[in-house]
Amino acid sequence: MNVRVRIAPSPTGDPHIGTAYMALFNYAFAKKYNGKFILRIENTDLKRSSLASEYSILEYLKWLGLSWDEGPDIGGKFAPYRQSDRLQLYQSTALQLIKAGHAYYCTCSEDRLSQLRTFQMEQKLPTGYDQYCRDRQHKDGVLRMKIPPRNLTQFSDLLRGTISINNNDIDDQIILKSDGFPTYHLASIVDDHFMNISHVIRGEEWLSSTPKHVLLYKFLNWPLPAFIHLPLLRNSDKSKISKRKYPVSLKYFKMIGFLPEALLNFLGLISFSFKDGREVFTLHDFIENLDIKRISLGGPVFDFQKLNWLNSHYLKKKENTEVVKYLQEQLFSSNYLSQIVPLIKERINTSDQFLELSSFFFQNFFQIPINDESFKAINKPLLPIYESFFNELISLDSFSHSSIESLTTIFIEQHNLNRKPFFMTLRIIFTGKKESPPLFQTLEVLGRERCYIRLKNAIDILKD
RNA sequence: GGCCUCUUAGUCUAAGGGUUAGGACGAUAGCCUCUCAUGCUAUAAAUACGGGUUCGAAUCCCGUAGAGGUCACCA
Repeated sequence: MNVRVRIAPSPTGDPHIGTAYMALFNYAFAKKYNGKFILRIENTDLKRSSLASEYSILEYLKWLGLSWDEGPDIGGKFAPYRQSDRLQLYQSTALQLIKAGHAYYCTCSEDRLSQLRTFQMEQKLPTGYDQYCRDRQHKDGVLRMKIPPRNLTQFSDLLRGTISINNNDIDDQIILKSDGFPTYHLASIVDDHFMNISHVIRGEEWLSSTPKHVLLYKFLNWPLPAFIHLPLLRNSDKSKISKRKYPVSLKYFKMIGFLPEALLNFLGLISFSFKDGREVFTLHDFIENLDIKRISLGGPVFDFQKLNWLNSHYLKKKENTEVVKYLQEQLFSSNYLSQIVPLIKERINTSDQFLELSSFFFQNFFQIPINDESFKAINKPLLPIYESFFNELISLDSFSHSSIESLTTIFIEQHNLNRKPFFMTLRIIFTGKKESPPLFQTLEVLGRERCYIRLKNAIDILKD
């Protein structure tokens, strides 16, 4: 069999640890069976997608060493690999569905739909579209799939066996939006079909919409790929891993100093086990030993302690010169140092004093003096105000000292805050100290990612 | 709430019906050592519950409970 697998990240934010996890299994599966690993960008949500996000997803997958055989940057036989460049394909497929009577236009307003949903929730009825437009022969609007009533839809998940669901429990899902863009359901099956995808290996979150996809394949008379739904990475409370509870950005993992080989080893270890019980392995070992049947189905909690242990293991094994290089890249890059130096050189007499004044630039997990008044200023009633400031700060378009300053100034006026103590509180959070170089320039040099880590720590402490 | 999926120590997992239920992280203790870390050794710690099937069940079946996912003009 000609194995072709893909990951299909949506470029709507930072590169996600879950994407790396899915990428690893897809990549290894492809390599194991001499197949192809394809990267496809699912940017059918115009509002949320960005090219910057796409670039950083590619960058961080490369950092991990998971390279693809076909993708938006390198092209391939089935190009293009960006969904926004494939609109005609979705539209012609949609037309085909309409002609065959498997889809219909719907003109229901958002108002009507949300009222319907509210009503259904209140009455504890199953939520879903009431098929109001199903037989009204509209010629425009959004396009919905017409689910055949009363049948049973079945498919096989390679890990879970046969899954069957009553069609009455499947919603008449929208497949073409009013802007002419497809939703995920249409776009992914069209692409998977035309890109000859043999195995769809994706997260368990998709399991419950797979019947819709299966139905679409049937409507179009297309052969079904094999489905493999991997268990989801979890927060320590077992919910799906999320940035509210855990750092999930690959940027974070790299910045903290996790090594790609440790991260891959960890992601491979969690939810999968070698037959011989090995827990430390290379990507190459993983490919060789991958056996889809040995994946556990319980959702694994992301265990930082184990990841730390693995990382220390790989660090110890490195040659000293490699560790020197690692530290230079992680901490003492000339790029970073040259940003720090102008802030510190004014304040020191000799090099000897450098580290004392600049240590916070290099440590993400310094001790915050929690008993200091300036930190205590963030009390319970004020916490939401600080949090909204932090959110605005982190999502700033340009993370420059001038835009940070103007944001802060506006914020202080809006909330009628005292300028000086507010600055001191921020200083404590970001540097752990009451003396530092000018705040806004310091934040700019630290950069968005380091600031985010510090904020998260501070908030965690405050919420304890 | 409907539907779907899942369930072995705190966490990740092993055990093709027959094991004193194994390993790893973490925890605790000891050894090594100028300290700390590493390393080594040891200890505690689990089959969600209830029924069946069977000579025999973590493993197969049913029920219950719990957890998760999903129910958008997001993916």
